[in-house]
Amino acid sequence: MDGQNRNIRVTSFDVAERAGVSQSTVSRALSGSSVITEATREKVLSAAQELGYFVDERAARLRRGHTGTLATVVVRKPGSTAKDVNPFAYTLLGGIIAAASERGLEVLVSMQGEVDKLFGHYVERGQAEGLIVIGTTANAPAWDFFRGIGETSQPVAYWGSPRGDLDWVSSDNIGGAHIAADHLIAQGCTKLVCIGAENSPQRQFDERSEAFCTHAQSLGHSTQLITIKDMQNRREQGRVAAKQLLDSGAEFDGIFVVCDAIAFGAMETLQEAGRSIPDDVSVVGFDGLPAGELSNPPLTSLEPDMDLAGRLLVEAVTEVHDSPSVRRVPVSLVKRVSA
Amino acid sequence: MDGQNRNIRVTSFDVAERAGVSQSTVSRALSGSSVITEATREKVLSAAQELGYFVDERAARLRRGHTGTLATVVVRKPGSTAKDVNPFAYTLLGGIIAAASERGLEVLVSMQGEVDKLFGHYVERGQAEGLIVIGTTANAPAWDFFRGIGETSQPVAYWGSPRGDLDWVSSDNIGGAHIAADHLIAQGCTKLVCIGAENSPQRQFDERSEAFCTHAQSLGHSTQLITIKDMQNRREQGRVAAKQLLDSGAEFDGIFVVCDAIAFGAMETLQEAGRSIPDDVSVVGFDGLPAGELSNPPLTSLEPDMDLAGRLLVEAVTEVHDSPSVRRVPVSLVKRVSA
DNA sequence: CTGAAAGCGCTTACAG
DNA sequence: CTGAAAGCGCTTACAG
Repeated sequence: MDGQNRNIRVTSFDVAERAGVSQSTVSRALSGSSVITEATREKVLSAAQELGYFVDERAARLRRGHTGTLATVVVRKPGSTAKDVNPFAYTLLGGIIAAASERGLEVLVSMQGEVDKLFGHYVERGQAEGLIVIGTTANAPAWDFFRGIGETSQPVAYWGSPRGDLDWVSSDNIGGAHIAADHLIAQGCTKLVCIGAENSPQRQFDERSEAFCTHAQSLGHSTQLITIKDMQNRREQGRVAAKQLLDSGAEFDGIFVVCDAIAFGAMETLQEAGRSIPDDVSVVGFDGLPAGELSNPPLTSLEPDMDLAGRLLVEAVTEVHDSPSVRRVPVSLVKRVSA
Repeated sequence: MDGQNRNIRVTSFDVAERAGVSQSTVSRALSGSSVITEATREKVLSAAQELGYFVDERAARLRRGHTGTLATVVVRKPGSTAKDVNPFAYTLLGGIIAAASERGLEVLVSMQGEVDKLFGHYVERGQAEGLIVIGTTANAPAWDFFRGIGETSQPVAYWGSPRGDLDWVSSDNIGGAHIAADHLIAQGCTKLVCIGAENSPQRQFDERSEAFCTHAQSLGHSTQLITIKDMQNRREQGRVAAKQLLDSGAEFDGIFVVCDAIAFGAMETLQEAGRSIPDDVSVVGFDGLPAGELSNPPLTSLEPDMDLAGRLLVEAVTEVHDSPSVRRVPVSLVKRVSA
């Protein structure tokens, strides 16, 4: 049967011939034009089905002048592989894809890390209506490149750029930090610690840290900030920070760690030093990684609504704005065992 | 500057005019045709750059007759959200994207679950050269749909279909199961158990189970199979299976669990019952999930090479074959604490 | 409501 | 080596 033959593309002309109408009519019938008679639409529909016809989107989009797709690039570290990319980024990607699909948009995904191979001109090439950039903050050159893209080619939306200057959408860091402080205090903790950052290239971490300390202090509690060291591995950052805290000799009974991956490392070191969690010290993380269910003990964390995050990102890139509007994704406490 | 204006698309004619050549020459120069003089190529290149010109891929691909892209659909359960999808699927997706990019292909990703909204005719619509289907086996209707797509529209490659009849590429289940048995035996285990499946809709699990038992027995060791019950949550399946094993009163000192997520649940129940891992019983999983680093204790597992998996999938869909050739992705032991 | 024609922005024979 | 022209498969004014 012709329609089944993969080598011969069936066109709208073939359908027109079979249905006994003009090619324009085929196009209108298939695109759902309201001007077409129901009878002729049915003729066309069944002819199309019999021939196994589908409209060629390259042609349709060229003619229409839009693409019906969104590009999203996941920035990764140079030389990294699929399993190195952060689960958070994957989940966010999933949220973006779901949200795009809700709006009838497709999504073109790339993972970029090598600095000499960065590409972002999807809009100019007629491949997408806009670009969403997410991924690791640990590749500054890549983010610089995409900052440049955003300046000449709109629309672009970002999540989690290193300096935070690009984030059109991000977690509600302040709200989350407040919840963390409130929760720790409600558990009876009085000597609070934040494992986080200050004046760091990681604006998100800065925000969480500052909001936590300010809020806890305003509630009359002492607070100490341990800043994470600059190193590749988040787990290791957590171990080092916990060791520093332990070595300082300071007393503490409640810790807010600005991200789950760091919290995992911190908990290890704390427990190795004989501190029991949550008996001696309560720990709250941030990001709500599913892996937190598995940690020892399971990690209480602040979880952003990832589906909403995807939706806001898609919206940011899909609706026209004069200036970037920062949107905050609400975060909720996932109570597990650590606090 | 005109080239910066986002509302007016700059075309190859504009570049031609600026460079003082014909539009055909622009096209040739930009597509790297070897027939073009170096001098005129440079003229064209700089004109293009000055105008901020990029070729419109819709037009180029329409004319060329190919798309330069691959579609991949991640099947998910109906009603599930971004964070519900298996980390394994995300990592595999990452491997596919990386491999496609290596070959100069882009990838269009969708996540599909709702049975009334399945779509797979990317090739017919001129959107892709081929389709890769991955994701959860827990959505049989979706897999049936994509099986149908594969029958009328080539090329399609699959990973992890429920019945296993569709898998062009999958883990080396047999090799992995052998490694698991050998490792457990090397740890001194003699009373072996497999938490797995037999004649199940999950062919991958069947393969692993059978290969494990056969191999262990051939080495002179007793072996017992606990089959997992049909339920939504893998962790829970593990808990139930471990409980059944415990209740059976049988002695055991080494367990191979056919997937990590099930192993996590099994370990919980085992430990709650007072069995120490790995002292009383060693446990080996399958999949090599990064979350296994966090479990209590960290899970020893068989990890497939996910980048190679992506590469094989891309290759399967990219090269022409007469019949589906099953490819096995090598698996290696990640030794952690549980065994 | 339907058809004939133009045109979206490219690539690629075909001449020269 | 370069240019003029055709054509990829659609959508959409423009007539009727």
